[in-house]
Amino acid sequence: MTSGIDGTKSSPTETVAFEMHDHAGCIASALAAAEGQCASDGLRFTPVRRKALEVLLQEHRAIGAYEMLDRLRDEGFGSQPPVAYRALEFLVAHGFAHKIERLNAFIACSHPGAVHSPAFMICRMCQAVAEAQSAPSRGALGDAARAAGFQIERTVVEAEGLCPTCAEKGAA
Amino acid sequence: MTSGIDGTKSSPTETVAFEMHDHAGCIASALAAAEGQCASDGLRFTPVRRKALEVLLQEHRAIGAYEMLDRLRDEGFGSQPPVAYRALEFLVAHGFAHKIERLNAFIACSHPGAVHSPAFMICRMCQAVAEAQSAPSRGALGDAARAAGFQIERTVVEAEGLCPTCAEKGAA
DNA sequence: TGACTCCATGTGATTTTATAACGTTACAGG
DNA sequence: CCTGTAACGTTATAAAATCACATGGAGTCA
Repeated sequence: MTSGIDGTKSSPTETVAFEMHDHAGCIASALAAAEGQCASDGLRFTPVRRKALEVLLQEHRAIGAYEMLDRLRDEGFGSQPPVAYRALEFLVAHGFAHKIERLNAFIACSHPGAVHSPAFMICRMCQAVAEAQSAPSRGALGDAARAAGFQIERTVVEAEGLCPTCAEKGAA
Repeated sequence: MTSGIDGTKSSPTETVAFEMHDHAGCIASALAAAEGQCASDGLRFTPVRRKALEVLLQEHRAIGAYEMLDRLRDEGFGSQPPVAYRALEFLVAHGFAHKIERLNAFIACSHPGAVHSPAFMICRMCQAVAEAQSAPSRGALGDAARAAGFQIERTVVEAEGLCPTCAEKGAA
């Protein structure tokens, strides 16, 4: 992962995409935001959970549960699968992370705090994942749901393809 | 599965949803259509593949690979996982079935033949799955992709919620 | 017909992903 | 302080998916 290391760029509010940004800053602020939200909501932002979120924030790609487990073990936490799954479950349940169903993997939320139904763009070459917004209730799916009388509670929207960088490299 | 057994209802072209329809008819015609398409495309619609599609068509819900394997074994086919996975892979590759990522399961295509990017409505109570159309290139996701320079090749769109029937039963 | 090739099938073994079950510890509230 | 609950850790197991390799049938073509 060769992302920008110096913290020179200022916050790109609409970033979302496959571009560089203030990485150290986004990690720190995301952790702080999570801590704050947990405090207000009476949730326990325990060391494992914090570390798990930190690991996710360090990369802009999806992390499998077992990769997460490795990282957590390295940090001195438990070494069995439930350790990772429980931390990830907490993060997902409270909107700090999302599960990418297509990859059976997890990624930090890019819009923490805000209620949103996320959509993802997954690069099949470099594995980068970018989060965007989806509007499930609008559009074809929403129409179909209304027509059928289906009550949408949650949506999974994932696009697979080529990120700008990989598209340039190989046309294939 | 207590679906309508008599073939009295005529073909509801726009069905898609959580409603009864001519089940025997839709199975027969879907099998015939698949057979035809395979013939034109030089594909081999072998017994396992045919049976797998038949199993999927018999239910309007997603079938896991191992459940499929059980069915195939009962019919005298091989009994190891690759048997099911290969048949399903073939069906998905050629548009006769889709994979529901959220469920790690498979369902027969409701719009065979037509090129389409499917969207699904999954009932969390009764497990029924209905297929609708999505318009990935239009809408918020398409905008985000264009803005980011991301080339969409394939989309996963799955809505989870309550089908009309289950919504009536329990408000929860 | 025989040899060759391609693809599909079948099997055993293994990897990857996820959950069940249970005891122990930390902690907030009365 | 006691108590109930939530979080943690571990063992074990389930569920989902793939690897690797041998067999066998449907074509082709000499």
